[in-house]
Amino acid sequence: MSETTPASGAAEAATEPFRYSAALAAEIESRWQDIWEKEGTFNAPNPAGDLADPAAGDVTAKPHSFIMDMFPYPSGAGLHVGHPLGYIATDVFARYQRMTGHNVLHTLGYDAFGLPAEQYAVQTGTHPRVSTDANIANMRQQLRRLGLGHDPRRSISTIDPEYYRWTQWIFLQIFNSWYDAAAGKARPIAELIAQFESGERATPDGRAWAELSGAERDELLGEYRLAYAKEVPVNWCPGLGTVLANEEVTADGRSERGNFPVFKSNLRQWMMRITAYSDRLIADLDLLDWPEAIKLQQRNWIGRSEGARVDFAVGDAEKITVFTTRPDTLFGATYMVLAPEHGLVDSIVPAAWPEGVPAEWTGGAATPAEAVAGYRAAAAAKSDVERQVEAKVKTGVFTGAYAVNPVSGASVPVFIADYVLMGYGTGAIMAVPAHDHRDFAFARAFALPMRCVVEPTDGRGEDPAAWDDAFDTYDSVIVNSSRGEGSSDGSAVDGLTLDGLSVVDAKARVTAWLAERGIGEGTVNYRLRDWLFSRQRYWGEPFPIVYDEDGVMHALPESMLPVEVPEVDDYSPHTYDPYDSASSPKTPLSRNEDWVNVELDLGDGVRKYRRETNTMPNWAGSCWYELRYIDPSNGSRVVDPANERYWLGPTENKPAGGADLYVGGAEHAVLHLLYARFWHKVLHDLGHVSSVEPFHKLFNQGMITADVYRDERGFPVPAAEVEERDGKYFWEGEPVKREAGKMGKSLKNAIAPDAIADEYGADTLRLYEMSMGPLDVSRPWDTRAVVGSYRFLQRLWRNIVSEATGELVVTDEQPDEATLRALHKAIDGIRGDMAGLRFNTAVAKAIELNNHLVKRGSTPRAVAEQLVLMVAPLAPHIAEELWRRLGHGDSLAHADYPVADPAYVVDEAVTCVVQIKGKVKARLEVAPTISDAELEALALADPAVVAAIGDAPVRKVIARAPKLVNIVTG
RNA sequence: GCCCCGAUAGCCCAAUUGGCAGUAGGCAAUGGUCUCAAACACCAUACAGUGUGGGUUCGAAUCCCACUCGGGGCACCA
Repeated sequence: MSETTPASGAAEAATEPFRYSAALAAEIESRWQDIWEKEGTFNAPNPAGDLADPAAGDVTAKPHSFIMDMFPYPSGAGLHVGHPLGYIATDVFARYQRMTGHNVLHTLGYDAFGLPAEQYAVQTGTHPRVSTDANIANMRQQLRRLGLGHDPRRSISTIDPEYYRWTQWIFLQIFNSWYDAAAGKARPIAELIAQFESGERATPDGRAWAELSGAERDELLGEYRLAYAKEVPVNWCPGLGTVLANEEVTADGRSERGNFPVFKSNLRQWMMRITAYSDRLIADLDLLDWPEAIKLQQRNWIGRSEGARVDFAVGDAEKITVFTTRPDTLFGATYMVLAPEHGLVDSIVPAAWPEGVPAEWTGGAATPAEAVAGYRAAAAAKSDVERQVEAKVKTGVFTGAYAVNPVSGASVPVFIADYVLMGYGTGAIMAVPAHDHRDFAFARAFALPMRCVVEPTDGRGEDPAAWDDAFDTYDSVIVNSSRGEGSSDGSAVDGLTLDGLSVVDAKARVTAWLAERGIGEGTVNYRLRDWLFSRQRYWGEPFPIVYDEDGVMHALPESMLPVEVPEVDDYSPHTYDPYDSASSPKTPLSRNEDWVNVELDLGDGVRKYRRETNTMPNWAGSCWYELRYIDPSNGSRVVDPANERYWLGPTENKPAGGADLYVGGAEHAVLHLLYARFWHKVLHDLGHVSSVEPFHKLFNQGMITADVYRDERGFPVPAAEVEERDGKYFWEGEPVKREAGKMGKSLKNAIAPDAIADEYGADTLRLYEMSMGPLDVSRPWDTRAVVGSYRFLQRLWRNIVSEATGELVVTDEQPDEATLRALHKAIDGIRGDMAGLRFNTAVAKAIELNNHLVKRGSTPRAVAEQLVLMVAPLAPHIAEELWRRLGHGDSLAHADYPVADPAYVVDEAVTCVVQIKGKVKARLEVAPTISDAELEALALADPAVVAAIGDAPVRKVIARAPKLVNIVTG
């Protein structure tokens, strides 16, 4: 039987034994991957250290190009075709850069600590180290098949103790620093201690430094250190069993990973003083070549707002300080609100309600103290989720106290309400209901007075009682805002007039007035909070911190690094019922008593210590990996300064320094990218790196989406098994609905790169992914369309190699003029596209040239060689193979990229269109160098044009040489 | 609610700074060549007037305004 029905593949092989088939592609690809690996083709020499290459000469004379992909987690699920999109793009660019004379550093490491790795390990019941190592090996294998030109010597992993010793070392640098606001930079903490010791800087209570106990010094220095442990309100997530950073909590109060509820809880945790860098993190964005959308997100996240602090007196002794961005509306402040947990509440609450208090202000309580306690209890019991849901309804309660508006002198009631947050500004506001939507809603709910102080420009009138909502435009003038003997320049004693001033001018006037009297000042506030840096996990970097028997904190010396992740019996996290807000975190590392309790000599003899049992968040390892790529095996320094300067140092084109290209998804806009910039700046301040920023050019690649098919219940069904009939879709006979979605396991529509490589080869996959569309937009995967890229490679192969004999079929003839023009136009265009990361159009131009050769019927060797070199970054395996068959002994990885001859880039003649009133009436073949005047004369003389104009007078002629003439007739 | 980004053939996408919308490219479609037949491959053909409505201009996919739809970010931040 088998003799009569040969497999189709065998039949094909018999007729076309040297056709570029999947089998041939597989053979070529694995052979070249082995050669690249063996010869170290993509190893990038360093200027100094053990990766310097004396044979490479002076590398600093060569332009550098440091190209990075965002650090991947080694997922246990394996890759789908969406994952390598960015890796292929950076590889294409890196190969192009290599062929244009750059020393290219491109590698890929693994971010292997953290929740995903740990959860996978817990699920599969294997130790995280074992499963993570296996996942890394699997991912390396999958990526190797794609032919990525990485320097394997630099492929670091965050879980390697030789890597995380430097993560811990950087932590110690940050811990041992403080931010000197006067100098505008971080300085070693020792210099601050010296100031306290000498008395140059006073301690808070005036005692001498020597008189403070160890714990007191700890506490004082904790107010300055850039990394500090403190009891603060944090995001506690019982479902994950850990605390989370603000950036890891979604707007509706759930964990970004796992979608568990998050509760506010007061816990002692490690924090990073990223807020000290708020201004620099905003200002230096201007130096970066990043997408505007990402810069905007960072600016919004940091949330700088300029305004003023204003004191309101309460009774004789107390005062409430508020932050406002609208001091110009101070005359309109008719009540105040404190956050429920504000520290001043207890001291201003009177014993009894003042006379005439409306019933709805008291919450039904007999005394102010009772009302406050009741409201606080109710607010504390609410989860963030509930607060969000109820946000539209304003709640609060009167404290019984009145404050004095410092400009109008009015007595204003003081409330507590949960719409004022303790964590922002001063935790207290002046409420201007006429000009703030939130205050307006609250005032309506509690029947509070309103005063219009900004003239409405929409005709609503100046009586807020008639309004539906606040009027909050900046673009108007101030009214009803005068006190005392207000003169127009505001100089009269105690007099103040804002009337008639613009908002901007009024802000300046009132701020100056307040400052003169010492009851206010201009100030800046930020939305950004300090970064919560500790987690209650097993699979993370331990802190290099111990506590002595008095509870005093000690940083371990460098010589004791790394502090290795200890073995424990149970590495799973302590998780709780997701809604158990009363639970509290427990650290897995505390289970190993032998590890926790140690005897160390930290300079004053061997003593007993307890280790810190929190671990660092998974962001820690990715905050500085660009530095280690540069000098991966340096045992004595985090990175050799000579190497850092060469690869990252500031240059004319990148004023802040940083990697030349960083490609990754937009989802890291405020997490990783903000943290990494912060660490880099600290290291810069302390003199460890010359660059100010880690990543100069950022590029966000789009997502590869895929069709998702859902059954009637809305559950995804396996996309591969769906059938299409008459534009409708069926799975197992049942109708299903199609929609666009992310590619992934959970939506049952993942396609593995290996499957595509099996069917067509890796070069086809690379080419297809690059030609799907612009790199920065998301687009749907279409398996049926992959064959188009495959056909192109087959045609390219056939233009150079005989499918029947495997012999070269290129000719030694001189290329004709038309072919030369096609070639040089392609070179010119593709070079521009490569440099601009427009790989989709680069592919199109290569196909166009190849199609020209197909039509021509034969391929001159000179054209074949240039075409192969041009295609090499996109489809490197087939290009290397053709290059070798064309008679070249060396890899083309470092060959020179073709350069266009300008003489052939322009056409000999171009078609000029002649329009009459915008309608095309004639075409002229003209030289590209023709002048406007010549062209105009030529056009007006053209018989078709003359006929079209007829008797109509020519009013105007617009000539745009060499492509267009437009004649306007009257 | 506020702020960003986008919309071009059946589909994915081009269009050098306002200048012929596709001899940019690909998929799918239709017809043909090859084949006993099919697959592969090859050759050829057709297909939109740029989301909607205004405006600026000699001329708009491109610039401006409004709206619709889709994607993303923020969300009681004073």
